[in-house]
Amino acid sequence: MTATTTFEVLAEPSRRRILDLLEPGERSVGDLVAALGMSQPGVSKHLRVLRDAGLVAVRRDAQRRWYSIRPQPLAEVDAWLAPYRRFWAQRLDALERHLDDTRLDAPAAADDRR
Amino acid sequence: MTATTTFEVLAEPSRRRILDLLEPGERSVGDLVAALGMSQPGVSKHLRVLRDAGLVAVRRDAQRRWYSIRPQPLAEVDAWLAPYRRFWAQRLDALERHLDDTRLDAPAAADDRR
DNA sequence: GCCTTACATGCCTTGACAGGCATATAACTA
DNA sequence: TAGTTATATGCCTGTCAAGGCATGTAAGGC
Repeated sequence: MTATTTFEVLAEPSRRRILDLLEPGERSVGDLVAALGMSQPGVSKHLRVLRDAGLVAVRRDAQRRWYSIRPQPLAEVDAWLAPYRRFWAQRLDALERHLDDTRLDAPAAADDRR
Repeated sequence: MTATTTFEVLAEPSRRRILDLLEPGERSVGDLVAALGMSQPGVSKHLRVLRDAGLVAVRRDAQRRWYSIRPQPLAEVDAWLAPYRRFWAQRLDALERHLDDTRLDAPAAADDRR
């Protein structure tokens, strides 16, 4: 109950990996454990932190729990970043084109990450 | 020398405040100390971390050192955020319009931040 | 009702980091 | 050269978080 900020939560590499794994869609805890190569309690604790920070949501299905992304805190990070964006926005580089891409299409079907 | 990632560096509130203070332009250490209400050694240590992470640059002028923003690591955070942006990009909300604004004009003349 | 599956929580240890104070360093001033 | 300003580093302490193991809990299967 340390009122953790989104940045503190994202500071942990394993937690960023979890988000990366959840980005394409829902995953069960067992799924994440297998993908992360970490102990199940370890993963559960990270999920707890992510939950408390509002970064993920849970859906129960029998014994299984399906985790998914809750984007709002990430949008806030995005907003914090906004004032700094002017530093690199003037250069029409690959990053900016990437931003354009992600803006135009939502589904992102053929998206292969991590 | 713990090979700190940008996210770990940003996890510290004081360091984010330092970046916020540097966003409009260069500042001396004394300036930052006054603005942050923290001990001078404390500020210097945070600046050290920010320097090592490539988030700020220093310019020497006599005894004074002027710190400024180095945007590249922040751009990388922006890039990491990109895949998640689809979660809120479909809603044409205020945030997205803000993104468009920062994209269209570089100077950011009539831009009132913080 | 009992065993198994799927997660969560508690306890413990270790490591890292923030912050304070004292002190070193570097440059300017008289 | 001695003193002052401006900043950096070292040392010490308290706090806190990550990760492992053991155990609790909830739902299904038999």
